[in-house]
Amino acid sequence: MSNLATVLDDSPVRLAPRLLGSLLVRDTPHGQIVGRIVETEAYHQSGVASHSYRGQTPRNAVMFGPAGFAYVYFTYGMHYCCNIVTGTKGEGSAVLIRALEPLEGMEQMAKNRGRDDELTNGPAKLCQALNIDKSLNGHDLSMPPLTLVLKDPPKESEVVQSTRIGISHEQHQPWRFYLKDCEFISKK
DNA sequence: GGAACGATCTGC
DNA sequence: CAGATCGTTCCC
Repeated sequence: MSNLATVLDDSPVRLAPRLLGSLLVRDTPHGQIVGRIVETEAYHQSGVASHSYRGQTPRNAVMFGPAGFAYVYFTYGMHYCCNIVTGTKGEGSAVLIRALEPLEGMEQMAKNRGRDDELTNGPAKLCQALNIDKSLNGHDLSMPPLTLVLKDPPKESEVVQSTRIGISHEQHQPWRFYLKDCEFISKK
């Protein structure tokens, strides 16, 4: 098991805050795009809001695989969202990446987004900016062209724990996390 | 076979 | 606040 998979073999609620500050690196033919994870949301199998709640299907199969892979899904007929699979094989849990702070490749991101503001402050926006689509579903995040670079966990005082956003179930559950005073988090 | 809906975003 | 837009799931 890679170092990445070892760290991610844990509960999504513990990992969601721990992953804040880590980097998402996207390699493209035109150069590298880098973003810092600033907002996450935990999804575990026993939560009714999770895609894995009703068991394994072709769509959510990656969630039930080993940790350290990307679960990318298509929604609303036009958007992609990217998760980091967590936990052990057979478990069905993941951490949704909800927002990034753009660090490198902003020109690329703006081109992919078709605008030069609000590049990565939302789960579907960041996928568009990093050109993440279903072809990366099941991709091993320890290697290009999409890499998760773990950083040290943020201090507890830097993390805000909050309730869910944009979901019809479990709106009260405090499983959303973001970096305090960060201007790049998603909007309500 | 068909209907309902969604871990969203945008522009009015 | 409604529309876009289609894959997935669930029910008949």
